[in-house]
Amino acid sequence: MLTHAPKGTKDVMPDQAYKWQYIEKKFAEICAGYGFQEIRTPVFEHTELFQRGVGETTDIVQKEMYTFKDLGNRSITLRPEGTSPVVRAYCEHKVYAEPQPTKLYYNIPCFRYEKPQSGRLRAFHQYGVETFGTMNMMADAEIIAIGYDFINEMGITDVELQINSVGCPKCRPVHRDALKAFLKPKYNEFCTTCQDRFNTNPMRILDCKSPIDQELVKDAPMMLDYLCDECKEAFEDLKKNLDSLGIEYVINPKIVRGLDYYTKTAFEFITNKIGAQGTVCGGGRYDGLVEEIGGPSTPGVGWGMGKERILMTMEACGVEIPQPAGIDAFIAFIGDEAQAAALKLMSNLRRDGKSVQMDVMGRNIKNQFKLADRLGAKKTIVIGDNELAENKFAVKDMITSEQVEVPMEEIKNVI
RNA sequence: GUGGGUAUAGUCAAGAGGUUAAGACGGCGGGUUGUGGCUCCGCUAUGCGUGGGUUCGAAUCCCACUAUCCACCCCA
Repeated sequence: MLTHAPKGTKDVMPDQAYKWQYIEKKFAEICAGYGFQEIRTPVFEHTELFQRGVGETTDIVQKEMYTFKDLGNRSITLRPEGTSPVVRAYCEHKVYAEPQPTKLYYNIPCFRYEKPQSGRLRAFHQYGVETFGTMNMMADAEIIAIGYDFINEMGITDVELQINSVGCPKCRPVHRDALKAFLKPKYNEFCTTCQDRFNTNPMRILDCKSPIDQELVKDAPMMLDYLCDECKEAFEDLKKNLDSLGIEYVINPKIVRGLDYYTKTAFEFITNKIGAQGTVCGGGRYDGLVEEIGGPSTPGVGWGMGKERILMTMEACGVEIPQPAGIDAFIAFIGDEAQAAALKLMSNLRRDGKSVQMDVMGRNIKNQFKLADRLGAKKTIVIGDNELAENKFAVKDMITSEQVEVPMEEIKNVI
């Protein structure tokens, strides 16, 4: 137990960490190009933030939160998602008083108490972007575009962008009533999970994997047919903007978002290469959320993207992430006097910004070379009695195997 | 929460009741005393997830537990 990470968590070891560094760097670069600025919020928040933000009825709030009382008897929750905390910070720091829109990105760990499976962890990591302050569908298109560009930049080729509109508080209830009226006569024919869904989230029934249920809902009323004029126009604008950007998409009228705060635009980037949890990036518009959290009525749009899932998809696509380069030089030494000289040389070279290593295991010269090879050393410097006596170093080029003697004071010119 | 699969060295992996648990990779060392990547040799699990049970005898059969993987649900 002591030597096991908790269920649903994973260590990112050095042989993987360089991949994380790679995508993190790329993501930050793309965000900079798009004018999104980084925001960092705490790992935990007041529980109520998520109850209000994500929604009391959602699975996340009802059964997946890491919630505990702190020593001051406050109810604290490890963040299960990134948007609510950003909205909280946006309100707290009165960012709405600054020129809009506000464009933010983040790179965070999130926590949800779920049963782990492929592409799903209890402690996972996600990128997110959010744009506040504009109803213009250019913002939605830009949000989608930044995800699209990042996914492409990562070399991922088989992801499909699906878009939908989930309507707004004006038109969604109309559709919901129509849908329930349509489904009610068939209630007993649905699978048991769909019977539950009938009460909690009837739109999900449209997406049920059971072929029987699929048949039952074939002619069900679709949200897209019930959009009010404003939502309909917004959806048309979104499609137009995506077309202008040359972003391919398919309309999937069954896309539902699991968090209560979404309005109008909903979208997912989906792959089938990493198992059942194929949503690599998902998001949408949330025009009521800022107000719900206690700020002034302010529209917003954004997405979250699972870093583990991105990495898995890259792997599945055979993307090769450049490995860290080898070291500039390895210093091999023979004897105590040489050790002192080697130590000093290594220190000097390191201060010059070179990556240099030497053996600390007492290996003989042969195995020091072996180590140098494994470390990917470009050059190996040899120091022994001969070199000490003649005031020079032997320097071997590990690629060409050529060895030359270099006066000690000139060593910096060849490394 | 429900269902299914799997658990043998650092890693991959043979083994399917019977003397000292294959092999490969990796690691460490060596091939005459100061030179790697190739090759050759040696070493590297008193123990087969944990706890019970069956048996003269179990890594191999049975039970429980735990871990892990996958799927449902849901989501990133």
